Amino acid sequence: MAINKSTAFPERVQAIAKIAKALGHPARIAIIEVLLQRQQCICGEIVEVMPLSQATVSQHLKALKEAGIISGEIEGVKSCYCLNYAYLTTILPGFIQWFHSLQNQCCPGQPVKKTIDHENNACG
Amino acid sequence: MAINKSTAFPERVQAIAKIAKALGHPARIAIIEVLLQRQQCICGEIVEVMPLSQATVSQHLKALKEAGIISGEIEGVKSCYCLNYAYLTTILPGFIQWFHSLQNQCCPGQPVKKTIDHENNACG
DNA sequence: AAAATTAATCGTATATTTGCGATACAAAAT
DNA sequence: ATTTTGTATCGCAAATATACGATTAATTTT
Repeated sequence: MAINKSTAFPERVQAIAKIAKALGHPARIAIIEVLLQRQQCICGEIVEVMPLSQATVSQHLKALKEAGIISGEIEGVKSCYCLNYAYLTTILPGFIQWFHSLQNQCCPGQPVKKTIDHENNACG
Repeated sequence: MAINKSTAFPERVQAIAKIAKALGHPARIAIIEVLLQRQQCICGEIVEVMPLSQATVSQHLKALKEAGIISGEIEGVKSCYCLNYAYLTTILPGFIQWFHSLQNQCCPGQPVKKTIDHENNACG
């Protein structure tokens, strides 16, 4: 990659992609679900239920934190994480709305000949 | 990376992460938005409005296609793409619901001492 | 004071993603 | 039949992401 072209897109588009990217790994989805269930959780508890090493989990936590999705506080030797509700409430509505707009239309009838290689076709 | 641990997570979690990952780049969000506006679109038209080369756009189209989000048909020399409505309607409701569950709770009051390095804190 | 606990970070290996020019291939136009 | 057009794919380079063991630093516990 000569140079990163991500910033060549509108901020709004970048913002959506950024959230999606942060959620683009099963470990991070799993971490979020643990926090949903338990409200808050110390790092070690998350590591326990995860098929990954402490170092790797810590990395995923950092990624979620940098995306603003979770927040963490140090409590003595331990670190307590939780969902960053304040931030989530500001971005989720727009994010969800974008998905609703996806649900509400696509390809009516159109002329078709061959199908392109891969799977998943059938327009309309 | 010694080995890929993604498959060590539940299918449901993997499914969410897979969709998110496919949406995790501004170019792919932009492509989807073009298809939303125009209903269908030949590859060349997409390339025109994108700050990327034809080869790169083609790659992103392939990624979206493999994720099932769009579908493409060859029409003569051209390739016509559109949103894969059939697939989207099967996965989006669950995906959207997952986000709603995120919106509806997080960290009540909790004891807190120091804040961890990065930005984005403030629990509760 | 020493040992144990917890979690962030470093260093490293490997895999994947991103980006592009060049090429290949099919269909359309000449 | 040849040239042009449109796009998928190849090959490559560079950047990022994933994963982990080892280390570090801070705090408790002993």
